[in-house]
Amino acid sequence: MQRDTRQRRAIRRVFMNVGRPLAPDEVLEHGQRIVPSLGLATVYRNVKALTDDGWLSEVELPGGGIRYELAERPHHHHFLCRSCDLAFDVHRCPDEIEELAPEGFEVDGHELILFGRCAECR
Amino acid sequence: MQRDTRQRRAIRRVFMNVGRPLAPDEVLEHGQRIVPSLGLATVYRNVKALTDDGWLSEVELPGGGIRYELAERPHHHHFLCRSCDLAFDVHRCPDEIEELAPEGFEVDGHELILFGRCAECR
DNA sequence: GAAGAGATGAGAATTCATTATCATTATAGG
DNA sequence: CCTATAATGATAATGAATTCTCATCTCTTC
Repeated sequence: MQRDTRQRRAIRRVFMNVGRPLAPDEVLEHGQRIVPSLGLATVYRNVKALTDDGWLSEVELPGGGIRYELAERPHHHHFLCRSCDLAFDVHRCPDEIEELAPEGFEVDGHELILFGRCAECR
Repeated sequence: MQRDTRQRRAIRRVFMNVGRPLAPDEVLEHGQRIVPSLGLATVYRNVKALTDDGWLSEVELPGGGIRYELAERPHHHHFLCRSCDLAFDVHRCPDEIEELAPEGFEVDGHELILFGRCAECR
């Protein structure tokens, strides 16, 4: 059976509060403000479990590992700050995007990433 | 000084022939058809040198390492096949894309990736 | 509030891409 | 053709992200 631990609650809370894709080490950092003893292995275990449960989904952006965000959110894309390397959500999306593929290709999804400097870093 | 070796010529030819982004191991595989003794270290060295020269540019797509493509090509995007994991070029691009960022963010580039199955894999 | 079993935390182990090492080979220039 | 030296290739080393191990802890249930 699956237990409702302090650590897992903290990790869920982090994602609900932050509202942008997080890398495991970011989850650790934010999570330790709630449960200071939180360890990195626990973050990996729970992030994986929550992803398997469908509560989180994986986001792959340039610049290293996989990040995670709340699943079942409205369609959106991402902005990646070249300065602080944080990822932010972009809630608008051009709609004819999937028409752009070459002839004969079957498109089932797309990802759009904007690069630049976030409001904070400017 | 920089020498014009068989290996480097082979690697350049691979990129010119294939016309899509290649990961180092793909470069190795194609290059060995021209110079069978070609080694992986040489691929990494030359790909890096050609990138420093501005002849290649880096492409970061989901699913692992960096791929490379000919630099100085017209603006384009990529299609990533979920089945064979090859990357293809997409030559069309919606033009109002960079207007989508949140208020206060400064956009200096974008990447658009389509996912699906390529003509070959269907 | 005891006991059983899942979860945790710290660090070791693993994986995989990339880089460094170094003896050998091949190129450019004379 | 010769020489100096850049480049190569095989393999070891590195680095970073992720997973594993295991003793300990803490939920859950009775």
